[in-house]
Amino acid sequence: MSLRAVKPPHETRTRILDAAEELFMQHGFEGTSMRLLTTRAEVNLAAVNYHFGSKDALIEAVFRRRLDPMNAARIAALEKLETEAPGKPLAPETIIRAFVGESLRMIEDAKGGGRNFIRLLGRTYTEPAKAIRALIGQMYAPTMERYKAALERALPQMPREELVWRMHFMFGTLSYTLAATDAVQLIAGCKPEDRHDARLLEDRLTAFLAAGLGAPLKTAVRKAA
Amino acid sequence: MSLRAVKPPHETRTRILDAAEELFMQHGFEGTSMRLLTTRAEVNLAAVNYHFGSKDALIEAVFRRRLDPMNAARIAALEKLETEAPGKPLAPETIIRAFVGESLRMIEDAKGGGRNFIRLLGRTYTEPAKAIRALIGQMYAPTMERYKAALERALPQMPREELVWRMHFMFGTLSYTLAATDAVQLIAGCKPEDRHDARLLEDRLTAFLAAGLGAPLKTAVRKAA
DNA sequence: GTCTATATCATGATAGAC
DNA sequence: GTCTATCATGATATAGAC
Repeated sequence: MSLRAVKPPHETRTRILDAAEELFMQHGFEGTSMRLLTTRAEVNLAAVNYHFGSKDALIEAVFRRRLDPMNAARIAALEKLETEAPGKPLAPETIIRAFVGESLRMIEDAKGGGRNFIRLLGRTYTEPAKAIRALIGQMYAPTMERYKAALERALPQMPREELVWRMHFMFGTLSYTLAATDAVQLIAGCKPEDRHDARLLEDRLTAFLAAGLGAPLKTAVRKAA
Repeated sequence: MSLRAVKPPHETRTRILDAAEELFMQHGFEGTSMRLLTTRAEVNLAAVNYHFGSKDALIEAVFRRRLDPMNAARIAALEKLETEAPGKPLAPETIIRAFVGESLRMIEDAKGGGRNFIRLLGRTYTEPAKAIRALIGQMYAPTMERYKAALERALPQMPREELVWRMHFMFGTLSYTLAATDAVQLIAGCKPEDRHDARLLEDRLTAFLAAGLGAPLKTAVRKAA
């Protein structure tokens, strides 16, 4: 056992990742300079290039650190539900809650930086840079396929195309809500302690999304004139 | 009548605004340099500073050009509906359709640049720069107040706090959908001609949002432990 | 692994001729 | 109003001492 257990092996890496998470969320990628970032992390300016190679590689590392475990947890949550009720299709609301819950539990992790990451993630879904969009899409693909299959089993009567659109809407609601959890006070006054209560938000979001997903289908399909 | 009607009076201004709309949407504000912008607009590098004063002032002008008329149209649409049915509260779905419709009609305006602006707007809602967020929020405030009042009349039994959250969710769904209308193909294949059919999208969005807004209220209000 | 110093380049903005 | 030339600044990245 090493005698110098005081200093963690990758402390510098971690400090950089934490600072990047916070600053990217606040100022965006292009808006965050390496000077500001390394100053905030209290590491040397050259440390980012030494540990990650480039700014772009740092961005990727920031997402991988949180997104890979989060998506694994999402898939595990879904598989646990399906194992508990073998054969039977799950209720749509149950599926939605499993997906939403993993994001929202991270919001409660203010100290560990989880909240910073969740807000960063929310705003990155609409990021224009193609490389970043492609990166995120790739990390999400297996999870999305898995949940799509579950929803198809839960709603066999819904046209596949309509389901895809509604999943798109649901994803948008979630990511916007995550990105702008503090912006809600712009719309109206709202008790701050409620804003950060992830359980309440989970209930509200799940109810909204489940109702939207189950909206009545028009019997007459409109055709272009 | 002037003899030189060939060259519009503010052609340079317009060319700059159009190029800015497109490039800001593609690369963000910080990611768009004045050099790229003026090259794309085929104007001189110094023209932006001459006509707008600074890059920040240009950003503001880009939003004002479209947002002021769009919000005026939204308020006019709501007032028209209320005039047609005096005294009676409007159906929630009718109110939603009025709000959503004004955005989506702009999507069909591909040639005039309306689509570029709508996608820019969608991605700007999650923009981290505070100055831009404040600018947009300020331009939107009167419209939001107006629609909130209409929804309160339409849904008198809904707790005000719940309504605020659901409006937040609806706004998020709309803005994400506008920002990522091409990203839907990442989730699943989708006929391109449908993607740009604003009428179909308006129907789909309105049905989803109206159902979410009208989601059943939990009888037992959860209290924090 | 960490640091200082610096190379190299792109940025927003402006001065001043036309 | 438009152009060229340029300034001052800040960016990422790296070389090389420690």
